[in-house]
Amino acid sequence: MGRIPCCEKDNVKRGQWTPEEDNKLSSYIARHGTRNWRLIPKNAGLQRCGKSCRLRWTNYLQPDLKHGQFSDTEEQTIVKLHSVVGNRWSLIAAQLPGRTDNDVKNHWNTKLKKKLSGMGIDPVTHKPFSHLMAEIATTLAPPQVAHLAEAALGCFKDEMLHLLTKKRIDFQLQQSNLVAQGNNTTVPYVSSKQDEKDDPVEKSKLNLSRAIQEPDILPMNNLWESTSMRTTSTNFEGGCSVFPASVSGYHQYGTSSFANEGGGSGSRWSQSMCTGSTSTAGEQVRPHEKLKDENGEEFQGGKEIKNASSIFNTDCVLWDMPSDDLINPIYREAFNNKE
DNA sequence: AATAATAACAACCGCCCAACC
DNA sequence: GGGTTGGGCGGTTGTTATTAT
Repeated sequence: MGRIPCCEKDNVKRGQWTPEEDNKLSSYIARHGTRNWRLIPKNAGLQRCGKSCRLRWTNYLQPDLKHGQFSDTEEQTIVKLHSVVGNRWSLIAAQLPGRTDNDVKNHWNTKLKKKLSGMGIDPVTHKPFSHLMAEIATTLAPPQVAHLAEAALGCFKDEMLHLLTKKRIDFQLQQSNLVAQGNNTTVPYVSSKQDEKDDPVEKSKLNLSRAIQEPDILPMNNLWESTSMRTTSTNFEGGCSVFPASVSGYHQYGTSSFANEGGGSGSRWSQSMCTGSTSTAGEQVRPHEKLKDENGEEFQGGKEIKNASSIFNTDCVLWDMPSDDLINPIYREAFNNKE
């Protein structure tokens, strides 16, 4: 037996709210407060589900809500906090006065995620793609790297394809030089078949396998420049969509390949983000993991934290650290050169 | 000018959990 | 202790506006 539905679905209006409905709800709440959402629509004369009324109130009608564009500061805050707490939108929204979790979530999904992808930064781990690739490559034997390259293509092939095809001529030059020098230590994923070499996907596989072995040849030194170029390409337009919903979820952090195991080659910023600056030495906190409060009590999700600022105000917490020490140069440059 | 594609925003859905009985 | 309920949460879908072709 499932639970009783919160309202009669048949007698309930759905879809966009009209100004008249907004008025009814606002004036009722102004007089009676928000004690019982199940009764509110009935008493306010609305043919709406109580839950729908609550959402409308909390996301739109509530006084002191900010509507409209997010400022640069707000965007940076979201990015910073997301790298620490993951998709806990209510937690992030609690640090942005006037913004709701829905606002933050929508802004992340529609703009920020793409912005980071365009900068060559994985929006899930907040690490540059090249670092991810390098880390992956260092933990695996060459045959596994080849398989992983193929798997990785399924996740962000559009991004990589574009990065790599831009460098294809360089790859080919390098490759021919290597061959000329008799260097045969690279390229585990090489197809000898001509028709495969002509296939764009096969090309990208080949290039990716090379990039993994030589991450420096990826154009990461001038990310924003390359991003600016890519924003006009059709490949990039679909950039974010290459992350399926299952990948953008927290569980992706749990895969050893994408987790930051000990810092490695990441920047200071990305290290502090990915390891969680609330952690003690040798201890890492990933966004999806349970956090601890000042008393060492574990919590998970926003519900347990009525005042989310407690997380961000503790001693060595990211939130109180000088931003210059934290901001990844890539982010800083990007935000300073807004489109 | 018409149509398609994309972005941005609003709303809904289902799950979860604490509070209550 | 177990069942029910209200409310919060994140994910997803639907709608509208804007831009590109």
